[in-house]
Amino acid sequence: MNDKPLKMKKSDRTRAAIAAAAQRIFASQGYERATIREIAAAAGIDPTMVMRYFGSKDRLFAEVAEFDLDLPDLAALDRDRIGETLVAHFLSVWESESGGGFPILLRSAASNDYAAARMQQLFAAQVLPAMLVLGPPDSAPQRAGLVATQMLGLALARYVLRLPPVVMLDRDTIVREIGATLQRYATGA
Amino acid sequence: MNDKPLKMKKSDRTRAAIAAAAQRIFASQGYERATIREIAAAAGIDPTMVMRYFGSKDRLFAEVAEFDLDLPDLAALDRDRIGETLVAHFLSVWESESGGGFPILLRSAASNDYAAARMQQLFAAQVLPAMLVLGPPDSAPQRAGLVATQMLGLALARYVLRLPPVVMLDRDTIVREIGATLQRYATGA
DNA sequence: TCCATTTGCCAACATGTGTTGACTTTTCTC
DNA sequence: GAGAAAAGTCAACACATGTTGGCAAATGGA
Repeated sequence: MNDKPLKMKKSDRTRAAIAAAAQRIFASQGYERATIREIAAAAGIDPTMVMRYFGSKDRLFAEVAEFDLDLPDLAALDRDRIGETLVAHFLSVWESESGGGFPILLRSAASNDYAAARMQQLFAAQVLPAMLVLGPPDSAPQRAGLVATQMLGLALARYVLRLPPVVMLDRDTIVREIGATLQRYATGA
Repeated sequence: MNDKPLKMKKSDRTRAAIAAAAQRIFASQGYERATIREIAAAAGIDPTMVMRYFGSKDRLFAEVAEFDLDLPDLAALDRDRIGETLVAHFLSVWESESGGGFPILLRSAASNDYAAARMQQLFAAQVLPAMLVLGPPDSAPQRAGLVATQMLGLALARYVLRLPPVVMLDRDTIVREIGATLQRYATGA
């Protein structure tokens, strides 16, 4: 009998399977429409297992929606390319495997209080500080707010609502056009 | 007996009361979390009445989420002020009584198929044509797409998520800053 | 092997949902 | 005022949800 939980292989695998299924379903249905039963079915196990492993639907969502914007240090960058760098970074994060938390959060943020609060503190903790190093502190909230509108809109239209003209935009166009906007918002030029 | 000449029929009044309550609740909770019972309670009537007057929750939502962007003819405007005019117009519509349909739609679009489809056809039928008169037809979808990201993002951040730094932006700043962005997106300059 | 622990499934509960039908009250026309 | 139609109420159904407890099966160390 070990006090230390070393590696219970089987349980870790099912736990991961549940998490993966939950990510997929939360991301495509949103918090309210996603059901424990559907997640369990997608993971190939019994709905009760979800409760045993994660405690509740709320806690499962919280765990699966966890992620980080992981912004680079903007002060160290070529000042003329801050906008483009920002957009490119966001695109990479949203499309990466580990960054799946953002679509999940965004899909539910409009109707779920926890997701909305999480989104809010995400910008407060990561975007606002990034703006502080780029210009006068007084204008940082305004610059962060403007940046937020453009980035949230891009993510919403492209990955959640999937508006055809936005989905069709190629990466270069997005980086150039929206990059120019972010450049202006972020530096206040 | 007609005691109050200017009052509408009783049935029209309750129908209007239900619609008003539904607008309020759909706008703040989203389609899934809003319940017929809650709407009925807010309207001060029995839940059954909602069914009698509107048939189903779906049809009530569809009716209440109906609205129009009602864009002005951009070709007739001062070409340098197209961006500002657009933003100012959107702000007016969203904050007007009759334009309440937009927040309703937006709040539900991320998790409700009907609302998402409605949003999609809204841009296809109103924003895209507006872009056609402002520049080359080939680039119209791209310009409309970019405009959509910025406008949806502003609406989402300010009216749905209520991100503090975006809520705090005063109207003039929004018109100036975001107007400049829309100007560039819409005219392709 | 044995047996305790882990892992899993089943049935069921409590609750909230949209929705329906039967019934009562109000309203309006003649 | 009588009677029909409209407006409103009540109880309940059928179903889906998150969640719980009991019990079987696998697992792994002694």
